[in-house]
Amino acid sequence: MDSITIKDIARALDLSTSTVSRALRDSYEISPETKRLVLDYAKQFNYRPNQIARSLKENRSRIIGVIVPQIANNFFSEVINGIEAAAYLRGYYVFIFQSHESYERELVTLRQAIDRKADGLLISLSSSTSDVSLLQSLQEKKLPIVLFDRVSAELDVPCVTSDNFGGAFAATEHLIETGRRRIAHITIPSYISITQERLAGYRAALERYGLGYDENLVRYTDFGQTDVGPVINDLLTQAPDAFLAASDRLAISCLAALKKRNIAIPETVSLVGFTNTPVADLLDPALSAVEQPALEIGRMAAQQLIDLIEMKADTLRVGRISIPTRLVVRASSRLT
Amino acid sequence: MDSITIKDIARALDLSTSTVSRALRDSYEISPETKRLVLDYAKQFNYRPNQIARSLKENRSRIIGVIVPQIANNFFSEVINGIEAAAYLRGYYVFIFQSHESYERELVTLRQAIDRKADGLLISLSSSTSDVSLLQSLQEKKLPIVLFDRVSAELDVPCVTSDNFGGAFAATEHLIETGRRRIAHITIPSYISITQERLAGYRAALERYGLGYDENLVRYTDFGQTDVGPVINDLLTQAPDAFLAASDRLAISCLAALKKRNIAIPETVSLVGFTNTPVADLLDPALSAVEQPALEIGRMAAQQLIDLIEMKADTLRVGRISIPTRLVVRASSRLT
DNA sequence: TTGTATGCGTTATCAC
DNA sequence: GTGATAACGCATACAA
Repeated sequence: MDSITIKDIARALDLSTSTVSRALRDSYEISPETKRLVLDYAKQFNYRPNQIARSLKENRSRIIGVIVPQIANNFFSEVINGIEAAAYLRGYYVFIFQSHESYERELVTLRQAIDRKADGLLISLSSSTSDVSLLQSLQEKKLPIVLFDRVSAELDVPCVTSDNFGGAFAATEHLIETGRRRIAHITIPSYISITQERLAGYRAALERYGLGYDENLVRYTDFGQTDVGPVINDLLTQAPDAFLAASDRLAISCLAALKKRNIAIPETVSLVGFTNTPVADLLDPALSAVEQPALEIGRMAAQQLIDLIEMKADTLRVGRISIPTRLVVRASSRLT
Repeated sequence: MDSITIKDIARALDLSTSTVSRALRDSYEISPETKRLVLDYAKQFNYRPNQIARSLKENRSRIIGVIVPQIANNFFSEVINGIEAAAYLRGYYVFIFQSHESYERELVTLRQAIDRKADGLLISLSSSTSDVSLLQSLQEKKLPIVLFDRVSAELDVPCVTSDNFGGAFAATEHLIETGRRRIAHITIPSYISITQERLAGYRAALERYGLGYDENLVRYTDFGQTDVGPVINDLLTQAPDAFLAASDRLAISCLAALKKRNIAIPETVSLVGFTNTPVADLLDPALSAVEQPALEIGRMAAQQLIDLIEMKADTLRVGRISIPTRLVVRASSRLT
């Protein structure tokens, strides 16, 4: 796979490499004739600049490193689409890495991104990440970083997330307004940001409507956990009249558990999930959803990052950007 | 984001860059003391080799370019996981690109991969790709390429696919054996390889059992098409007693259409889809599936490609590797 | 308007 | 064992 280089063009046209280089970049100091000559030759022999050499020379790669826990997850793949779209518009390419929810993989992956000289990093933290000191040191070294979705308060970088609090609040409020009183919350690992924000929204809504917060109605699960059936069964012993599930997988598992027990939705128990699965509404027409603005999160995060990269304004402190979720009520859950 | 370089180490330790380079690569010609000195310093100041410089020098990037139509598709994201796993084991990294089912995007993306000096390419063709001449010329230039899933007969490169013929045959056979006679086939664009292979399997099974092939029972759809409802309705006018759907989306749409019309599955109509959606079985316990070995396809394809890259044996002609699918019958579709 | 020289970080080929 | 030097492909400061 050897391609033609500037040197080849220079030799063929009996010019110097610098002239060719300038002609190719359409520099004003090159005569029109020479430009034409070079450009024609380049096109004819399909010259393509070696981006590796360019990166080395210019000390920038025009690559954004994206680290997500999993690609095989509709939310993240949509976020990536958003990132890609925004990056494409501004001449950047996206290098995708997966941490597989493992802190070690996240580190390996982070180092790769740095070794490959990514111009900036877009990160959604793995669920097993508690130590962000490497990220902190990177940030101190002025590597542009933007966190999205799963963020960390210990890092002083721009963050783009769904309005998790608002989404959980709205969902809970909806359940309360339609007559529910014992709203269970089944959620993901307790130490990641989105869990806490959603829990806070859930709790705030309960308190707002004078319903006490009952920790017996809240259960945490692991991402790795394959079977959440037992946890749901355990919750069911608390006789809830509604579920707020913090992920696609949990919502769907709830659905399965309720069906298995012939518990009617929404007649007996209401179900709202934080779900972005495209077929969710087909699963059961009564599965309501807090839909996350995945594309928008990706777009915003990429824009933030590229702004950071290009301005190099380390003063630019945008802080947290929170994008509204959308509550899609698929069937009235009003108690009759 | 400036990291320490070999030069920095050399200066600090009053050595030459070549000595440092050799010490870092643990060359036998460097004295143990010097090695220790260099290695200690490197570790202390967290030296990391610049992969861009390395790539330029060695004319290889240890990067595999992967081009898929869409990431937000369970099949492809699983394939990517398989690729990543295999690549990781052999010291390669994966650069993921999406063609978004567009030929133009595929070209842009292809050029990016080349410009970034990917050591080899793993490609699943976009559905709008009919012209493979660029790929042909790349292949002639000895760029290692392996196709997977959506392949092309015009390209003389190794291919890794599901056994689409076998999968469709087995599914159709199952339907026939359980008493179905009018088996409709709703499928994806006609000109991509998997469509033709699946159609051939479907047809072969019909003929094997003495059922004629009726083209009125076959319908093609586009990937871009948002609403396939009309096509399904059209098929329903042919009074089929079974559906073989060629994708997740089509299977799910069939399901929705049947439910809407209160057509019982499998009592009235049987449904088998080429589906890998994790929640498919929850959608309807009667939705049977031809499951594709996504992980395995990814692994095999990556291994093939890395073999190609490393042996540089352009004689190595493995041809087509076809990995069995799995027919998962979720409810007996026997006619009573 | 064009050419010469230098450097990005690394490795390889020579010397010594 | 170690060091000087060149080279990968490109871009630019400086000459001419």
